[in-house]
Amino acid sequence: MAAGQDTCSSEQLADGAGVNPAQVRKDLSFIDPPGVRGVGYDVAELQALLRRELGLTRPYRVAIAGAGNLGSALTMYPGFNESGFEVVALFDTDKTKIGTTINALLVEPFDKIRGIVAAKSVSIGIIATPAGAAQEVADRFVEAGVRSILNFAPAVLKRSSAVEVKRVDLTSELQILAYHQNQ
Amino acid sequence: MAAGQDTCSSEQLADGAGVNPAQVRKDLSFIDPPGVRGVGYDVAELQALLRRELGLTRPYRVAIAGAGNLGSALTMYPGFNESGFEVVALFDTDKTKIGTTINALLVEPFDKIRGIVAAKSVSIGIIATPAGAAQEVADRFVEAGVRSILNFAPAVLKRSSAVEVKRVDLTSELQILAYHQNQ
DNA sequence: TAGATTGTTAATCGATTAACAATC
DNA sequence: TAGATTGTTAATCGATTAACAATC
Repeated sequence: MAAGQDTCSSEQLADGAGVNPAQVRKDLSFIDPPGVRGVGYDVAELQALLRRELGLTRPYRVAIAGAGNLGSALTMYPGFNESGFEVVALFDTDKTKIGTTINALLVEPFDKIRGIVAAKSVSIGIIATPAGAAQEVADRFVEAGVRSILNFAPAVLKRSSAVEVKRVDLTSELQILAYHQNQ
Repeated sequence: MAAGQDTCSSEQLADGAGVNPAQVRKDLSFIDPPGVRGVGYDVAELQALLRRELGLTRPYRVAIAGAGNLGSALTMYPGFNESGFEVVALFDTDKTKIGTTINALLVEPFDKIRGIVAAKSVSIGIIATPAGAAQEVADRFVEAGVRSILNFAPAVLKRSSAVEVKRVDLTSELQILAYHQNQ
């Protein structure tokens, strides 16, 4: 789609996404898309519809456990706020970190997870702790009522049916790249 | 597979991975697996074979651009070394960071990327810079001869056929979790 | 109208799984 | 031998894509 263009064909969308145009039309057909034959899709309408369908029209509150380098990086990550994810709490065990602020956010101890998650209606917990602390943090997040957990720690968490856990495995990413170097 | 067990059935492997046992056997059949009918797979042999097949028996040298919180976290990430990925270079533009060390690694300026990547046989570059610097770093990595790039910056990079680029999109991870909260 | 592009069907393709002979 | 489990085939399932009537 050229800049300034307010309509976009399935072929243009497909080019951008690196997929087949028929795929785009088929997928969009599930959500009653704003397509017009001979013309294409209204970009603004399509974007709004997709945001609605994907549940991205309301903000989600996020808590981060682990105020080390990774936790700090995530706390300050500008992309989250831009996409409607508000980091509203930050936890650590380190007494020298508790009470300090990172990106204007106060670092709180783990035993406040329960209270703060409930009070601030946090629905997503991010684990950015060392592997050894991951399960404890996950348990606290679960009992506090988060709906989803994003786990950066290199640890496999016990599955809880109450919560969806997604792992970001940085080593796997490198392994996949390494594998392709040999193909 | 119980601890201490040195053999493992496709059913046990499937349980661990959350897939179908037939899937495990089918997939393994592509690599002449060390399976014995009525017994199962020798775990040590299977692990060694998979490591060989996946090209994970030799170390890969990694350079990280961006010595902020994310770059620091990645530099110190213990999982990389444990899996045979050696972080051997760290770059930044910030003059107050250049010359300092993080995890015993000297922070170097961007214009040394070319020389150091070549000298240290780096094959994987990690971009942990703000979005604005990502393309420049990617170009330098490519001209320096890296084979693969892992991009953490919220930026879409120009595709270069010489290099495989993989993006870790932290916002997407949260969006996927958010979507499932509504299903 | 002629040209363009959607929405949808039907065909194709590939991935998953059930089933079972082979065999330890 | 009897029981277990692989390796592989054939069947199933679902996802992708080509094709085209509908229609702007």
